[in-house]
Amino acid sequence: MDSASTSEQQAEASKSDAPVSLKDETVELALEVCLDCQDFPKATRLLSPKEFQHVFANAKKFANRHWTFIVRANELPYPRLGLAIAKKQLPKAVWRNRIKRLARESFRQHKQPLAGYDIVVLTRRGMEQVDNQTLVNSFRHLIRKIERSNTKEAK
RNA sequence: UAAGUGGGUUGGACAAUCGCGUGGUGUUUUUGUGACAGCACGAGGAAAGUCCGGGCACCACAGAGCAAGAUGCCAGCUAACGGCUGGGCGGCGUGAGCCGACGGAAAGUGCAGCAGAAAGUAAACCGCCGAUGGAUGGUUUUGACCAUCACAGGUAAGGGUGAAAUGGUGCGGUAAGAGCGCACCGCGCAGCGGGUAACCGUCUGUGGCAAGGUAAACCCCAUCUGGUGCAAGACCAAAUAGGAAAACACGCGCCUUCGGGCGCAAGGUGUGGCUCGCUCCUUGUUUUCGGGUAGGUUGCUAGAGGCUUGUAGUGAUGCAAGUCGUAGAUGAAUGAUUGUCACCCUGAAAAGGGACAGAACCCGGCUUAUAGACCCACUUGAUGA
RNA sequence: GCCGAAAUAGCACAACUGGUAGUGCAACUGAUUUGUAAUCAGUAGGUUGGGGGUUCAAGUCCCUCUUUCGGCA
Repeated sequence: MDSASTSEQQAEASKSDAPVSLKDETVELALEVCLDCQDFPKATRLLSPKEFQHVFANAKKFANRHWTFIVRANELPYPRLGLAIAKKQLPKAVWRNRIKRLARESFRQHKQPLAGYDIVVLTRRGMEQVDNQTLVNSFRHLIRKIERSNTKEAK
């Protein structure tokens, strides 16, 4: 119950902040994104090519043995996820679906540390041979990396 | 019981927590493509490859000709098919069964390396022969006979090479030979019988036997195919550029009741091979305000649907009745974690592992991938009664 | 999703109308040189992407699978 109330407070706070900080006219979506509630609404996704290009234009790269993240601060109180999974690297549709679902699941469970960032997830060749648990662990590892860099950027 | 053949079914179940998409319900909100609550539903037998066939949409409700392509024993099924079912023929297998682009070479053109005498219409060459004719010699009863030559000729048996060489075997026959004659086998044609037909025959007659291969070479014959594809198409509509629609007049000729009508010429547009045909249009004035990119909405899922029973049929399938039944995303949902149970595999145990694979307008097929599990029918062998 | 193109030696490419798979570079051996390069002479290297079919004979014709590349918003 406590967490819910705090989240509401945060949401209200973001509501008040949002119109000032927002410069993109495209982002007029709902701003009551609950960071603690582990849900995954449409507002937290990158949807249009414009948004993707915006991330790619001025981005920081965080790489791992399995994943590659492209990160950019989005001036929003919540994170947004974009998936760029190449057919060249994962030719089978089943493989691509599994990687996408894993990425969404991991993102959904760790939204709070990522708040204020747009993240585009890229893949590596040969990912289909790695099991789910190690992929999730390496995803978390990258999230911690981003958290540390977050403090640096704040300064 | 072992090996096998054909066909079919299935492609783990349940629960908890956290999530996602769509639909409709309620509450909230100025509105909503928002939020919240709870409900329902949410990948496959191949969803795959995109190899065929349709539906649907637009372009003439789809036209003509040429080109191009596809199919190809017969009959049926079907919306249609290159699919399926049944039958015929040929091949493989002891068998259950399996495989087959399986029309035409007597319309024409072309092709066949090397080897071989010769590779296509019938001959030449090497051979064989010396009956008949001829030359020479001998014998002679002066009728002729014998020998030699290989000149005219007669042959196509033999040439062992090739993937392929102009019916096969045997006997007769002959100078040597030859379907030259005969017997059997094979083949063609006609009749008869069976079959809807393809085709078949212990049938009858007839022909001495013609017509080599290749059409997944060109080609001929028969049948079929218009093009583009949901990124089709329809609607709303920021931006940007200036035009768009309607009415009237309008190039040349003819007619005219002076309103107009008909024909001709040139160019463009759409039908994505070409020609024709068809559609809309060409330049000026007036009036009206539309047109359309980004983006969005729609098309978007109930359909040649599944299952059961009955019935017609050998069968594919048809008909009738009953019953079941909401996937519709669009940077793209259908998931993650945990637990219990069941089956199988590895392992002494602990434990570990569980096939191929993900809808994108929708159907019917084909092809390809697939851990296993189960069911039915049949064949062959062994053993026992 | 839809539509198309290609695959030949280590690499880049040929091979006509089915009839012995070649060319250049690279590799190896020898000669030349004190030695190397260059040059000259020679050699080897191919399941023609896999499988099946037609044919006497398939890189070529037909079917199917695999891989790679491209176009359409």
